[in-house]
Amino acid sequence: MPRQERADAARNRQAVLAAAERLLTERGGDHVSLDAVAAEAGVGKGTVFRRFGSRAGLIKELLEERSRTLRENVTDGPPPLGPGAPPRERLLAFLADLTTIGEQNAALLSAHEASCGDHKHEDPSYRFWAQHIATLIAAERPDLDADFLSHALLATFDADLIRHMQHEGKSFTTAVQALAASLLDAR
Amino acid sequence: MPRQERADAARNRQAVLAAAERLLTERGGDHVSLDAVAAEAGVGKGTVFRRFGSRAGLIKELLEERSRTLRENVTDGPPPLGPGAPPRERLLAFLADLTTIGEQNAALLSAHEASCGDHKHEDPSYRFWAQHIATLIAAERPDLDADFLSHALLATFDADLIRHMQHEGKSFTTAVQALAASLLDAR
Amino acid sequence: MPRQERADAARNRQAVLAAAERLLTERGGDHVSLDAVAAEAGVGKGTVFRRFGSRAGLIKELLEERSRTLRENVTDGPPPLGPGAPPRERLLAFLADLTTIGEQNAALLSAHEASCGDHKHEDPSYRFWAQHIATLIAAERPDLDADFLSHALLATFDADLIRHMQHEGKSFTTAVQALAASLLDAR
Amino acid sequence: MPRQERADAARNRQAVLAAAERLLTERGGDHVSLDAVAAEAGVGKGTVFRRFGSRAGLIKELLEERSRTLRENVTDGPPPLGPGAPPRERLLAFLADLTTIGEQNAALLSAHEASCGDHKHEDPSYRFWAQHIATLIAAERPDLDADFLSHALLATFDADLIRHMQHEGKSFTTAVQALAASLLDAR
DNA sequence: TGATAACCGAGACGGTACGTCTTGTCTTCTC
DNA sequence: GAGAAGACAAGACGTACCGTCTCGGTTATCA
Repeated sequence: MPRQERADAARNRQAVLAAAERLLTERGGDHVSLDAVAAEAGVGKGTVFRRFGSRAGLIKELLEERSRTLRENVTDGPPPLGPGAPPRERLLAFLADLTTIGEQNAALLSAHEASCGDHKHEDPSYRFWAQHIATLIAAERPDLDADFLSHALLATFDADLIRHMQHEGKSFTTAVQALAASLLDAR
Repeated sequence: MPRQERADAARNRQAVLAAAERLLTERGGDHVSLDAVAAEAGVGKGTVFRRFGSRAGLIKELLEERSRTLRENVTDGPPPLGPGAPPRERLLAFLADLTTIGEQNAALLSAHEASCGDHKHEDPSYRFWAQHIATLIAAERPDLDADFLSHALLATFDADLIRHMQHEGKSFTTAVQALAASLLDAR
Repeated sequence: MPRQERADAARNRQAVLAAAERLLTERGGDHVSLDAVAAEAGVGKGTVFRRFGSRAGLIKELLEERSRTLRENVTDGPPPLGPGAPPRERLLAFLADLTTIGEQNAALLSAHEASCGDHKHEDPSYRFWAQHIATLIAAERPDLDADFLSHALLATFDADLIRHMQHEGKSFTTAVQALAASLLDAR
Repeated sequence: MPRQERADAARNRQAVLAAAERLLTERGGDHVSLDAVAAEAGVGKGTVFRRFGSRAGLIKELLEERSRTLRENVTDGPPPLGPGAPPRERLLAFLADLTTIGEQNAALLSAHEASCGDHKHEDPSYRFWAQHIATLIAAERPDLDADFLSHALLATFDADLIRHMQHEGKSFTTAVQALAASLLDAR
């Protein structure tokens, strides 16, 4: 039986995540060293690396924390997010939530892009979202390339683009919904 | 009178660009230091920075070299790329060419993403493409959010996604064309 | 009354000593962290530190374990090691035994040097050996600087030197004996 | 032709060496990080590592700087250090100078021992001294184990021992000379 | 052709961050 | 409640890279 996480370990884990988010938000996706995160969290640098392995691991975990609820709702929750609703409604509801998360965490997204380099597709979290979207698209429109479109939709979750929309006073959520609706409704 | 580029300077410029491309292609978008580029080109590191200013500048120039012809054709060339053709045809023709460039230069794209960080929108080259796409979409479908859609379309030019498509044996060009067509034809 | 060592504590103590020796021998005096020792012994790291205080303490204890018999023989044993024999014979007999221990524990010696840093002289074990040698030299040759010579003799107990001799197929024991004899017999 | 050392490089080299010695002397052989050396010298950490490779490299170079003059005198200088004098005189003169260097640089010696670990014998500088001593001993006393004795003599160059002698108000130089003389004169 | 000014190669430099490692302490969990 | 397990703080180490800068030596233009 894998011994459960110790109390202090859990506390530190939270402290590091909170510190990382604080700094990333304040100083922008880049310009935040892990030394600084460790110092801000009041833990040693070794602790950060032991727990998260690398910069990428830390940021990935931050994003997963943000989206864990959505992920659970998508798997087990009630419609329209969870199973049961028609694919079209599920997809739009899902995108509404995911874009909201994106809008609220642009800095994290930006850091994630920078740290992942060229390995987005190997990230289990990314794979889950893409798979979910593709499945829903395929269910609604078997004639489309659901796989490509799922990646294309996720590609719009770009920190730059989100900030651009916010700067223009437009809703990223609305825009993505309209895009998805267009695709599903295309002749 | 701004003295024109010296012969050896031009030679070096080409050598650096060629070396950079060679290494980026061989070793993947990342994992290529400018030291290595300079060495491969047989020039001093200072020369690289004097000419291109920074890693981002070098890669940007590589991409612009690749797309210069397309850019000229879009501005001054004959239809359907250039002015004169209906917006729908111009857009599809343009995307066909741009995706082809993307497919042939995935490594460069990937390096570009990594080096630009969060400043994509300030890149004149990017702005030109986005502006061009937005104008054409707006001309064809004034009811859509042409600005957002132009960025969404360009967001699909992702090295990861392109490689994923190639790996699956699917045509990135075709997929993007279908996506664009869907948008323009949406009810 | 100091409660006597518990059975499991004694078992752990032995396990740690055995593990430390195994690793030191395998991987060389350095390159062995106390984490590794603890893991090899199948105990927690805290246990190592509680028992031995520090890296230096652990290694010191290992060496003392190796030389305990010699120490007892020197103090209470029969001649020529113990009291009773002429100083010259006692010294040569003592060096014969000590060099043999050194030859068989070069890895430990090397670790000891590294961990003691600049505090060799404060180590009670070292002081005992040095004192013993100095006393014997002084008894035999009051005209010499017994104090210095005792340290000089012990300085030859260097892991590097021992390995060098073994590599050359020469006997460290013999060499040290010859050196000591030269000193005692010098005109 | 190997391009010669640049002016600023030479300046920095000196600055680093001077800073290292200052700190080592002040704070003792250990307790000096390379970060601190770099800061004290007013150069970047990268500079220290580029030039000296490692902690050991830096300290080795410091010692070599101290003994370069002696080394040159031994090779090319006038008797009694250089060639020409009888081996006995050469050895004693050499040891007189080397012990003096040792006495004046105990802190460096101590740092050297700590950083070299178990690789003393691979250090070209050490090999040179040992070879020189062994050659002289062999010339004077072919019946002795010159190789072992050279290492034994060098083993007395121990920071601890030197400090012990100084503390006792005894001359390390004199003691080593007496030891060497004993060996050469032994019956 | 010779001078001279721009240019170049080579690479050292400051600086920053990363990820690894180690020691000795300290907290938690377990028996 | 004692003792084991192992997470923790602290921070040095060595590596990698970037972008700047310096230094002579070359090149190419001008006199």
